[in-house]
Amino acid sequence: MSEDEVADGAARSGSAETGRRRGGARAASGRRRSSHSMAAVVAEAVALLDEAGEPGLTFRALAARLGGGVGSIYWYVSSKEELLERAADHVLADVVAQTAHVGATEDPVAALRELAIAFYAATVHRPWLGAYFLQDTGTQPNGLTLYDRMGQQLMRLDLTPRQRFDGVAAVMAYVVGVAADRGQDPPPEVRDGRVERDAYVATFRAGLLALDEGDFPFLHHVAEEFAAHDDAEQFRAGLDLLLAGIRLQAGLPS
Amino acid sequence: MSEDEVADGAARSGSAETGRRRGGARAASGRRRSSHSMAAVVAEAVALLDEAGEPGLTFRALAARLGGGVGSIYWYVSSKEELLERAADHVLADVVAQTAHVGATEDPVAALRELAIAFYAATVHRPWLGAYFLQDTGTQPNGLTLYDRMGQQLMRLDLTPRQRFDGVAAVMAYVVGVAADRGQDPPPEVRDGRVERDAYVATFRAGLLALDEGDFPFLHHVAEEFAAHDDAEQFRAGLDLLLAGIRLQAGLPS
DNA sequence: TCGGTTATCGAACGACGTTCCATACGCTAG
DNA sequence: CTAGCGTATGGAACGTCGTTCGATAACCGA
Repeated sequence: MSEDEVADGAARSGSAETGRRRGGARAASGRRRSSHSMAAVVAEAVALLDEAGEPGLTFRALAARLGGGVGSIYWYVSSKEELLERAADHVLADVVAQTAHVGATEDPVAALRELAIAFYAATVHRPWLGAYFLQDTGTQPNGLTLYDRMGQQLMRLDLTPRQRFDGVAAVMAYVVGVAADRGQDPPPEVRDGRVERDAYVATFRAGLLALDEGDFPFLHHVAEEFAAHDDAEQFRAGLDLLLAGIRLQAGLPS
Repeated sequence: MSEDEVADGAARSGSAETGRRRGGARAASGRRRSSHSMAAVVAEAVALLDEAGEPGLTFRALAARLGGGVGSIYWYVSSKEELLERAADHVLADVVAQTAHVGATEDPVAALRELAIAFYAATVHRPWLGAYFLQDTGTQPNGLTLYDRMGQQLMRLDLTPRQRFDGVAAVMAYVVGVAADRGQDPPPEVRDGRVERDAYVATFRAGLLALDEGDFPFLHHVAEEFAAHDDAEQFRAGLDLLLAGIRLQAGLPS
């Protein structure tokens, strides 16, 4: 849901960025060639990534979806790396747009929490996003915007610049790390069928308990939690630990 | 250093896992074919990954390094995914071995800190490790061991099982996230030449300051820290925020 | 010595990212 | 209307990758 195309501007490297017509339903008469656009290319790339993960994004598959040839895509992006960059920035633009309101009146830490949760929500069904960020952070415009937004909250707290820098970096790293962990969790078959979900967690719990308790006392200890936990809830729990540390550092109560 | 083969057992899919001779310097006379071993395959795979990253690990390159053919590797591993799994587990075995002593007498939180730092140290020069963990955590033996070790420390604190579970998950996610962020940071040319390091950070700082201060007030605010920060130090700063949150939750002082 | 298990080798296949060039489209000048 | 040019498209072709396969060498107990 929410597939719109916010902020396609923010022009990057000088080459393309034109191709901006697309003409809606101009598909009449004797058109022999199809017509693309940067927006369409990026949108379809995101759709492909969402459906089949990073290995699912293929120039040939993307070309087929756009109804054209492979070479055409290279008019808009110069490599697969840039395609991934634009796709990541595209969904980040949504996060930036949806969090435009935070930070004005609230508690700065609560605002930071809200930003982190919005970022997490964007990555939760997109393992490829987390995977991408761990190798190329902060170079794209909307990534920088999000980073800065978080930092602005910490500027309202009584901290040194260094503490603010470390705090934002920690929150970002945590979100990316969580986004990474989950995603491939349901092996392959639980993705669609809903009924097998319970069977899967039961199997997983059993596998945990099958380990030698002497070797893995903790895993036995938390086997029940492991089987029953909610990912989003656990994300928030860890985030609150981090934020509690920041509150403490800033001399705030509770 | 430390190339031993800890926990090579834990037999996975039923096929290989033998091939355990290697015979040292039996290279004499009329040997027409070379002889490999699981340990050699995994060790060379790690070396290849360390030298050229994940794209550098190629069945053909690995075969050339082992002095054999491509097909031979498939006798030991059934896919590249399994090869990565074994490589990751191999370096994790070192972490497990080097942290065997922690946890007995110290403060549990300090012990957890030590475990996290050891894990971080193993990933700091291996971007591929962080990248791997974000898509497949906790399924390999040494990964589970490390996870359990961390949990054992929290079992010594006054927390609910759920809080312990969330705490370990948070620390793991944070480490993976940090390991992810850094790694590709020095673009391509700073990896070898030492002199250009200062020039690179200066350029980076300049790029930060070139942004509009109205749009990115925080990035301007921390531009100096950005240019001068030490990765390991920043990792510890964020980790301490997280641990402070855990301490607070457990009712511990400071 | 011999048969069967264990292990190695490299050709071959299909899919991928990328390059290249021919060609069609949309516009403006004449 | 048309000639021409820059913009954009299409798909064949190249080299590399992961993976499969069958031939074959090495090893080993009888």
